[in-house]
Amino acid sequence: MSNHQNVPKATLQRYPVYLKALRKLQHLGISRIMSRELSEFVDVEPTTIRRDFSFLGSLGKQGYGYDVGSLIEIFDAHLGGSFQEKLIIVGAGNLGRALMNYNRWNHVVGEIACAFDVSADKVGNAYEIPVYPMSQLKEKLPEGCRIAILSISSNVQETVDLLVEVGIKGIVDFTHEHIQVPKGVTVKAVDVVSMIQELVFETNAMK
Amino acid sequence: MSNHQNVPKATLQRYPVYLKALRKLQHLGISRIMSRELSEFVDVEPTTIRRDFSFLGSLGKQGYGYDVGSLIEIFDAHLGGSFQEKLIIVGAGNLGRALMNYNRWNHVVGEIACAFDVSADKVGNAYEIPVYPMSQLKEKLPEGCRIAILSISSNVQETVDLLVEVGIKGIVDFTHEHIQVPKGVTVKAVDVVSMIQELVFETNAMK
DNA sequence: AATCGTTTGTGAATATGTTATCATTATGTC
DNA sequence: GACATAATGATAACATATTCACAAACGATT
Repeated sequence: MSNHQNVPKATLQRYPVYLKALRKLQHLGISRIMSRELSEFVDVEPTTIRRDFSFLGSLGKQGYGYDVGSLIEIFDAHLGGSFQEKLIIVGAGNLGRALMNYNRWNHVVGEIACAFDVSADKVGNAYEIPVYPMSQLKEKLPEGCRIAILSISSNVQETVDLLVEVGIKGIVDFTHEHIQVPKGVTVKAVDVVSMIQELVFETNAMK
Repeated sequence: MSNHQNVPKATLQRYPVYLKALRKLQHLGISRIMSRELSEFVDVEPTTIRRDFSFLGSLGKQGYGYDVGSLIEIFDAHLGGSFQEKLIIVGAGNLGRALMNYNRWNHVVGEIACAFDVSADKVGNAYEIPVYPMSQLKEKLPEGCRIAILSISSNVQETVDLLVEVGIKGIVDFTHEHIQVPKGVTVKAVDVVSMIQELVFETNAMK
């Protein structure tokens, strides 16, 4: 149990999907579920679901299924619901502010501690989150902060290097550019354009 | 060439990454590249790159490498750069408006034709893009529109069903909820929280 | 024009990820 | 309390994806 090292990438990508689906089920008043039922819900084969779950321990009971509540707790624990991550937003433009306004963060995956921006007129407070000038990154970076959300549109690589320098280990990348990081730092690109490109390709294939 | 049907999923997910990297290279004035060089740039093995490329034809020259400009053209063509996709945004709240303000759309992957929202006060124009009431979805949907960007926060599944009904084939999903679609419709979830959850999991594994 | 060095593109080998099968073990019933 | 039922979890078969290894092809050089 909890040897995260060897959880397949593909499995890892499904964990948040399971968690969301389980939340929906709980909301619907369902407290017990079998892999076969869950399968139709998330469109993943029952066997795959069971294998995915098994990496985190023996979560189910034979002849019974899984307890929705327990599953949510376990996934929450592993995916950061319980340990309060301190997140920072880098770039307080349109998108950055939209993200700050998402008041869904607390108790889901941590909280946005503060934001940074180069232009002086963005500095101050936005949606109750302090916005500091980029130059104060080192001083204002919250203790133990590992994850940054990147919502800038210029000087991208430069800023990334800066973030790496102060110890950021994971970047959620909203820029449209290609960025490079050293080993040990993970980038998750959130690019609408890329998503649409994939959709276009697939949709064409079907036609 | 161009039998999209059998391009592996994993490969497809890398295409937008290559395209972005190639654009960066072109910007840096590099007009010729070898798979080995590109490899360090995108952190994908040279052989994998060559195989990925080969699905689209024989794009390179032995003993020489690839021409950056030609590659960009080819990827553009396959990923929707040339055929003008008509996109719609469903939900004109904070996030929807941030997306509309991204004036990067034109000639990258198509254009945002219009947006829809349930609340009357959002209807009108935002950043030069018309916003129609949700009730007029059927009438105002652009001819041939296949892809919708979903940036709503309530009545999610209901809205998805509606979109499927009018013929949408691909959804870029910004909601935090779990949604279900029939076969033939593809959903790409863009969920910051999920991304962070994956990062937390991986970052913990490394520690 | 022939040779050399280099890099692509692909068939074969390996590794990774998914699905089928089944023994095991729990629940619920008589 | 023993038995039938049913769903998990693990092992084995399969499928997909990555990497190796090398022949074919191009540019550069003599």
